Amino acid sequence: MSGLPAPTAPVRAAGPAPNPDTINTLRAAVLVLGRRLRYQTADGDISATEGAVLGRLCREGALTPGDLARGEHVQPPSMSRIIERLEQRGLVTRRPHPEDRRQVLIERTPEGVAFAERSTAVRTEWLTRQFDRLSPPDQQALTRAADALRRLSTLS
Amino acid sequence: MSGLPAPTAPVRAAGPAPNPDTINTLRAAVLVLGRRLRYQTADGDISATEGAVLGRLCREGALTPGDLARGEHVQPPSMSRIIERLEQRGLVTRRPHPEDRRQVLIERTPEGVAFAERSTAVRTEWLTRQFDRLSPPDQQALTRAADALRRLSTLS
DNA sequence: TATTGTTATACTCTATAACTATA
DNA sequence: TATAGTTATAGAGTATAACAATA
Repeated sequence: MSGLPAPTAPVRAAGPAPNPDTINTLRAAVLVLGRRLRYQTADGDISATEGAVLGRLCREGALTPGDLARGEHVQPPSMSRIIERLEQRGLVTRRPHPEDRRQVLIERTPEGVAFAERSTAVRTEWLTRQFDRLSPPDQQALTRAADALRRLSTLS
Repeated sequence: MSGLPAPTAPVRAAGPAPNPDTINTLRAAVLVLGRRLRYQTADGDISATEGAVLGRLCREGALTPGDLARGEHVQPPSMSRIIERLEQRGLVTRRPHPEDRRQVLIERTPEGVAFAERSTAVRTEWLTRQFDRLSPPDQQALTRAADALRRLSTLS
């Protein structure tokens, strides 16, 4: 009657099982908030993922397309297009990898640094306003969980 | 040199300003995790947003397209298409609104309930596995922040 | 043969604008 | 005139498959 496979039994390590309600609340909230963050863009701004890549290059220095794809959890062809668009706007440049001629190093330009600062400020503003409207306990809970959420998002 | 407007000064209520690093960590994590959740689908499954709509109909009963669009923070035409696809698969039905003939009530079918249960289980499984790999303090921080994140995602 | 990256292609999600029907 | 919903259209984001270059 439908093509969806039955769920398999999850392989679990020791420890109490996380509450499924917690997991589903997290999932639903991340989906909605992610969509809102992705579509909340100012005129002339780059996309959310482009911004994330540019920000990473500003923080971490030159990286290869493969590094960036793994860091942002997108497929290599997607990263190729992101880099292409950033390059067309003069926000990043490429240079050959010194040791492996298959690879390329992507680097932010000075314009890229300036752009990233303004873009991040604009994007942060909206979320900050939302955050401000939460109760103090909610704000505190989120402040304490931010790094955990980042680690959750980047697990292989 | 670029089309991005300068950020305006945020209008803030009382209280300490949230740490911009916290906000940006949250933003980056939600974007990456949202993308991964959206693209992590099993064969024959519905999309993440379709699943969220179906789940809401299962929890809350019959709702209008407008209610659903506001609840999931998508535009009305987007919700129209989501409903259309769910209807084509026999997971929801429509019936006239008893008091206002402009409106429509969308309702889950029995097949929709069964499908939602399996789909949610499959989607929850992946996130549960990831969650399990976090340290206990990280798990605790996220458990305590889940409802706050939901409220953050649904603020008008 | 394996790895890195790109090109070609296609699909999904979502948005905005314009329209219809009802209030 | 305002509201609820749909249709038409378009664009952005991402994926998979196939290819080229290098290790």
